[in-house]
Amino acid sequence: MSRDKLPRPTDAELGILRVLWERGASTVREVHETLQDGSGYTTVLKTMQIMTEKGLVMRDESQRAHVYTSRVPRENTQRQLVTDLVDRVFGGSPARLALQALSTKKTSPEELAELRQMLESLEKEAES
Amino acid sequence: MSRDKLPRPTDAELGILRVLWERGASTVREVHETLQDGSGYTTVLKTMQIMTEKGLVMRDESQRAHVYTSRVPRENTQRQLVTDLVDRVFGGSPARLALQALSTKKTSPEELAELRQMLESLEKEAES
DNA sequence: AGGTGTCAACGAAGCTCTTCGTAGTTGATG
DNA sequence: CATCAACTACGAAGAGCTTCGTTGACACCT
Repeated sequence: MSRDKLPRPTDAELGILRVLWERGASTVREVHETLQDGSGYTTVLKTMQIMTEKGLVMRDESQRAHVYTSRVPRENTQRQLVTDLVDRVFGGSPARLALQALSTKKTSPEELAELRQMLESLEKEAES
Repeated sequence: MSRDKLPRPTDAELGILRVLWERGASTVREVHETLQDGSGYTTVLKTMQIMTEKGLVMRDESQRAHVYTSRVPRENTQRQLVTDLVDRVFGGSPARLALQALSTKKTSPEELAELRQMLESLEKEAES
């Protein structure tokens, strides 16, 4: 029920979602100021209105300046985009994507530790 | 020179590129038959014509049925899409993406071994 | 020569995304 | 109350993507 498959967010929508994830509930003005791309105020407004229709964000209209909140958790969207990419260009193999990702840039020691932990738990799982 | 930044391939374009990567040089008919989506022949043709204009593919017109070849190596496109995703939704951290990817599905022992190797070489690098 | 099947080319239509101008509303201020 | 600033709502335009119908070229077969 109500587990409607949301379509992939567009680029502009992702930019706005990122702001909402970062700042939490925000007005259009706040989002617009945070995004330092060249887009105009009404452009951001319009996009956020459309996102409301799509169900990507929620709007609280009790204040004069409506307050928007993301309805899609960051993690979910990340997962959605990752599995999408895995299916479309990595032949369904998440590990291939992971290898590609790691080969691009540098990774902090903390992240390396996390990766090692992840890897070891996967290895343990594979033994059964 | 000539390192023109190609735009991100669209979904339909990616589908076609996948076929060309897999099969190598192919005619429109072959691509169309391989793609088992519902799209019509002329649709595929048109898209491949546009891809030619964009420089995504090359066309050999010496035969009646033109033969198309990808001009963008699979690896490059994968790298492009991965760094794009990392920047747009993982705050520039490839490791975050890798973790997300690995947490989604299962990974074969061979891939686990590759990952371990990758990880160890990264760890070694980090010590300097 | 006529008919048939395969092919590229073209153009148009429909759709989505993005952009922004304009208008109307509301609240605060002098 | 008139004005000004901040805000939403609306509509339309422009671009890119996807789709496909139609046309014309060409080759092969009878």
